[in-house]
Amino acid sequence: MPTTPAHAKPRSSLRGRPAVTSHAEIEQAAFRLFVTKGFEATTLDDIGEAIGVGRRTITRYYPSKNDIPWGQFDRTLDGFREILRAMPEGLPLHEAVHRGVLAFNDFPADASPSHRDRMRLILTTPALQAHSVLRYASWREVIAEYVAERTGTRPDDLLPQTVGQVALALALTSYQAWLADEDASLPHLLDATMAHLRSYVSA
Amino acid sequence: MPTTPAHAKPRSSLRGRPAVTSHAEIEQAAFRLFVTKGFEATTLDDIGEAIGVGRRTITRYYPSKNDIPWGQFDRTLDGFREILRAMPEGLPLHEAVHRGVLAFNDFPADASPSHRDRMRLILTTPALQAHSVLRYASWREVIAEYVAERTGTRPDDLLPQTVGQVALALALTSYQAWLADEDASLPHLLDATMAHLRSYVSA
DNA sequence: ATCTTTTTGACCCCGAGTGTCATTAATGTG
DNA sequence: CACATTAATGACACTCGGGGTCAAAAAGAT
Repeated sequence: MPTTPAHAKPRSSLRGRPAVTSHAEIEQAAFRLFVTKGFEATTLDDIGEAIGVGRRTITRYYPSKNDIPWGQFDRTLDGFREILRAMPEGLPLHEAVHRGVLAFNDFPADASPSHRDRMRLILTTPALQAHSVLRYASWREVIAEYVAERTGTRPDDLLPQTVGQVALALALTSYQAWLADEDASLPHLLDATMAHLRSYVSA
Repeated sequence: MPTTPAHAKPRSSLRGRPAVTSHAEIEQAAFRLFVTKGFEATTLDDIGEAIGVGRRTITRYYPSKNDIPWGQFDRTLDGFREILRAMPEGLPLHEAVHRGVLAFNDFPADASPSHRDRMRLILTTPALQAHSVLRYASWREVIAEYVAERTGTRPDDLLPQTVGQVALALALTSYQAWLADEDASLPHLLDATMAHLRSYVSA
């Protein structure tokens, strides 16, 4: 998985003034400040000062302060789509989606802000909790499209939308528990919430 | 259900300068502007001007512009709690929760911004979609507490949290479909999403 | 050396949110 | 009635995020 964020255009030519910073540099400097000073207390000027760049430059790299912690998320959605497409046809739908979610959340352990730290920041900061809904929407859409394809419906029909929303619900619950328990395993928690759901609706 | 928002303190005495406006007046004036000019394009000054009041007064009545469309939502949570508490013990858990959600969403048809208009604004405006997660959290907590009580667990255990998240997922899916289809019935859609979920996980 | 391309930084303005404080408008008391 | 008390408002100032504009900077291309 490339570390280059989606915003980075392939740079049509090598002409022109070279970029003095990068998405990665901003993200890492920002992240350090977020965890030490707190997200709200960190201003864009702080981040700019930390890497010797103006505030206006930061806002050109990221559409908003809220988008910085998510980093290269958009990129990973293409991977998610492929994961789902590669699922065996014979698998029951809920099993396929569940395995897809598991695979999607199998992150490399060497990420620069660790996956856990990033998710902790996102899931415990109110402003980021709120903003993330907009990110989740495209994640849900990937699932809805897959379900629609497998069931011969349209992505905005009731079943695909329901499955997308529910899958997100389970993932969020699992992440929450994962952050609360220092030595919990995310895959295990994803299995557990799914198991709870199944027993819940069929009790 | 009283129309007085949660912010309104009972006014300890009748002394002092009388309030020149009210939460209700602000909400209705704001709502009219939101639907005509759009949420983003409506400034707090616009709202203040519409009811002859300063911008600072608006921000004292509502903690943020995003909170205005929700109106008296917090109040209704107490009602939700009672609805759930009144459910027959014998009912299967998922049935009890489902009926609770149905009852909670049985709104009087004469509300001032109609329930549908309010939900359309909230669910189609990105800033409000994002902000609303924070409201949903307390709604989910009501469900989690009920589930915890019935299953002898704690509200932050995995099952109650899962049920809370999933119930919200179903409700949001239903609302989305309700807004998309002019003559759809919300209760019917809530039933339908629940049915889809059941067949999905047990297929 | 000059032209072209691209990024940066320096301004600009706007709107939300928040703190402070004098002013206003009511009630209660002598 | 005059005066103290209480509570809400309005005016002002400030910070921060977001975004538009444009000249300057720094590279490659000719």
